[in-house]
Amino acid sequence: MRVSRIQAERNRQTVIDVASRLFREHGFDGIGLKDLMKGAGLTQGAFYKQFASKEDLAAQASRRAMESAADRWTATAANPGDPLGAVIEFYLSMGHREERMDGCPVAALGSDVARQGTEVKASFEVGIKAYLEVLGRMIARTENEETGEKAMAVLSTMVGAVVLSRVVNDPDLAQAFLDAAAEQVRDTVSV
Amino acid sequence: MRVSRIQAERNRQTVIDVASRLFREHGFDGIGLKDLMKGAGLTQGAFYKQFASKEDLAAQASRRAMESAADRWTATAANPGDPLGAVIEFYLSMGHREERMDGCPVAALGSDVARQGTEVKASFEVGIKAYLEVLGRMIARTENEETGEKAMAVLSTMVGAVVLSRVVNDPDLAQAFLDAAAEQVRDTVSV
DNA sequence: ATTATCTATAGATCTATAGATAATGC
DNA sequence: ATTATCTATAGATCTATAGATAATGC
Repeated sequence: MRVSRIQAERNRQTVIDVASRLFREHGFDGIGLKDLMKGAGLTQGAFYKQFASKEDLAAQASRRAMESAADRWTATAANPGDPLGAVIEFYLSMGHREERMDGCPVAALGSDVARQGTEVKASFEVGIKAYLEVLGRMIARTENEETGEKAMAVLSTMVGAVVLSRVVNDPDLAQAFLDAAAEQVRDTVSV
Repeated sequence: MRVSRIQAERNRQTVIDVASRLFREHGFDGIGLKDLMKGAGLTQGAFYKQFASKEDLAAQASRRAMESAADRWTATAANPGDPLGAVIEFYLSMGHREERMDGCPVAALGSDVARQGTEVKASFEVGIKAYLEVLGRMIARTENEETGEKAMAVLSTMVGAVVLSRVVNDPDLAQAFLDAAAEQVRDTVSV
């Protein structure tokens, strides 16, 4: 039953990857250790050799989720022609609205994170700062003053629009939130 | 043990009121029927004579929460001198960041609502439209074109800023999100 | 007679731990 | 000998239901 250290570490990474997706899909309270471990092909009993508690996994999965999301922002913003347009296209889209599991962790878990402990929040904080840097670089090209503030306003608009688009049933209203946010973001960055 | 119909209806309303606050504080999955009923001075056994299921209560509590939040927006926007300033002052404040239980249900539960059923979403949808009407009236005074889109962008910015302010540990960063959003909202409404 | 609420409980699930097992690593 | 994972289980909690109780409403 025992596996090699290398395999054990691989397993641990798989659990974190799986949790980073399943927490986004079901919320921190919406999925149990049994199903999280099952998603990694293991049983519940193996959990506590690798993590101190569910909260510990939540913090690590949050860090992993935000890293991968920030990487996606960086890669998308590397679009030579229109970095902002590329970010807007994937973030403020109906596709993103419908893909909670692989989408932005802030939009998928923001309200839940507010109720979590310091570790989980710290994981998100790091990722949010990475988002802000990507946005800051795009804004700095057009203007230099108040870049940080504009980046924060833009991020607020984008996160809020995706959350609102997911809260309402009406797909047209959801699309309207995303479109209105895109317009606002473009205005803010270009002015 | 039995109470009058009038008292039973009062009890039912109390349960909905209590749930509208406790769900905001702990999330839909973060509090059980026992504690919800206890908050209304009743025991768990009385629950199913008044509600079909926990989900049913979630939908009714969501409706109640959004009604009371929309009423607060309307009352605040009745400020004769500076309606927008008054709304910004209470919504984009550190006080609001710290009072999840009595604050905006969208900021407190937005990510959770995305995982709930149609009924809960419908409750939120009604309230969100009420928010948009209040914002629309304030925007319409200064400009007439694209009022609906601007209202949606403004609401996205405000919701996103409060969510982000709660996600991060650093109070200064939280404050910066709120301030940046306030600036952006003022710009959008006045331009 | 009806019924709102109570106590009690069923059956499922949750986090966390204990001890067995079997393969690794020395 | 150590240990990663397994099965099994403790103890708590969850939603929902059943039956008892006592007050209402006819």
